[in-house]
Amino acid sequence: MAGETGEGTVGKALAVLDAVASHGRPVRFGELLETSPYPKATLYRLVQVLTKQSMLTYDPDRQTYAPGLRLVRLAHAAWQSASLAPVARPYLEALSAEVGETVHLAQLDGGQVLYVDKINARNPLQMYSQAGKVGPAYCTGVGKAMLAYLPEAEREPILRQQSYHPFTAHTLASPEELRAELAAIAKRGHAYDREEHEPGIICVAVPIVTRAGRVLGAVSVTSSKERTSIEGLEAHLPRMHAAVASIAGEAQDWRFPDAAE
Amino acid sequence: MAGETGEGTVGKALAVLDAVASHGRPVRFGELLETSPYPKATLYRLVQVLTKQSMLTYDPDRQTYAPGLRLVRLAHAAWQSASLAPVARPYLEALSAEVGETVHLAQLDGGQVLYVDKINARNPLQMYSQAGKVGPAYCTGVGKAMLAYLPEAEREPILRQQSYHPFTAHTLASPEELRAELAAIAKRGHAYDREEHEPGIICVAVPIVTRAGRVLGAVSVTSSKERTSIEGLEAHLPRMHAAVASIAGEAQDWRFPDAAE
DNA sequence: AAATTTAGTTCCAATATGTGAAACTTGGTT
DNA sequence: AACCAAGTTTCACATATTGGAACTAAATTT
Repeated sequence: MAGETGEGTVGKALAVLDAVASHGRPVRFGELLETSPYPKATLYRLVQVLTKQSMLTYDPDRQTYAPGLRLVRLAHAAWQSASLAPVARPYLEALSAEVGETVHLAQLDGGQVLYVDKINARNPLQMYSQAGKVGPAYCTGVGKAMLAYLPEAEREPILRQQSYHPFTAHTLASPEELRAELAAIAKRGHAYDREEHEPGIICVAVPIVTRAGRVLGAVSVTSSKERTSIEGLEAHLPRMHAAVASIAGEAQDWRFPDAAE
Repeated sequence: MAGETGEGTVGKALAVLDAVASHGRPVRFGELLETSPYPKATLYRLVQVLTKQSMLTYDPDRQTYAPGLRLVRLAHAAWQSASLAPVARPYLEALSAEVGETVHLAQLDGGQVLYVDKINARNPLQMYSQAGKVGPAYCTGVGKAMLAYLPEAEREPILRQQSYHPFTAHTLASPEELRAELAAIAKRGHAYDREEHEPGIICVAVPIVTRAGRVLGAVSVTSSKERTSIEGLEAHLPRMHAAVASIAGEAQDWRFPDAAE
């Protein structure tokens, strides 16, 4: 009694959904049970409900569960009305066409970078990012660009929750290093990714900030060491700033949900 | 007792989520309330919970709710593991490059067509479809292609639940007309859309069917009346059949969740 | 082929959770 | 200052959710 109430049935159901999604492949009931804090019968019913709601699909042959197509439908709506993507698309397409490189649009979501759109270069490179995918904030161009412009009260908790996993030899390894870098970015107006997340992949990123100073997201132009250099990418900065200004301007009207948290 | 139990709390919460999503723009609490079958207090709490779970985001200035970014994250997982898209991508990209037109990949979801992927033609037309978007089954090429190959027991209920809204002068207007058309499609092996959904937009579609005869989805090549004709699109059929065969073959291994229902 | 283990499903009493009419609070209007 | 509408909280009541344990089906061993 002393304790808090739980997270409610809905919370539990969503936690299960996350668990299924996080496996990234069809999972068996037993596998879920191992990780789950809920007893067998409870988990079982939650999975049943989600399946009946087609938030999960069940493969009777393999006896496995996977995220359901209803999510794809819902996400389309989310993407349309909660992400910058629909507003930003035309500007990003123009940008990508002009500079001939891959362009990313990202937003912060729970301390991580969520890629909400991606326009491929004419001849695309193989890389990690994909629309809908999440990535680390501390070692990507878009992530650092957003963090640099966040008010301290929001930034600090995020800095602390980063993993600082050293993906490459160039990855920043601590909050201290990152803080220094962010200060430089804030002064400069743009962030670099010098192979900090993926070997060979470099980018320049600028944040999307409203007139009132709120960070909505970030845009990056990404390429490879082979194809160009940081200096080469810097040449695109004027175009990027123009695109970002247009996006911020338009988003201002459409108005924008608080990043909540 | 005779009656069923309700749909459970989770079901209600998801219904609310759908309601928000279906508006396609940020909505106020009051707007939701008008459509909602639930009393004010109940709806209020459901919305609260969903917001706390970041399935919805709340804009305190405007006092509006919109689908949250958590959905985008979840949907990515769904798209990856429950849709044909990841398997089909390379084949569809090749197909689109070869024929120089826009290619769609769709699956059936609750009697509707769900577009799970789209590869744009070299010079993209603007039109009414995008990954995650749903469309009617009775008047799209992909929809009819899938329906034609569905076992009767699954097909009939779907035929009955279609709206038969006459989008254009060419739209089929009744289950009877549609049944006749489906029979022709099944004989022929492919479906047409002769401006049945959008004026000026035409396509040819073929279903993706496993060796065991299960319908997994459909692929279409879409263009406009201006640019080509149905006859022009038919020239692409051999390539489409090849692509579809490859996709079905690969999906067979990856194994595939039952379309559920 | 029978016995044993493991994985998945159902039951049911106890109770935590969710319900909704009505009262209240807030902010904007006449 | 009084009013109105939109949003929020309360509280007695109902019900959906819980989870231990019993059950069944399928895979594995003897």
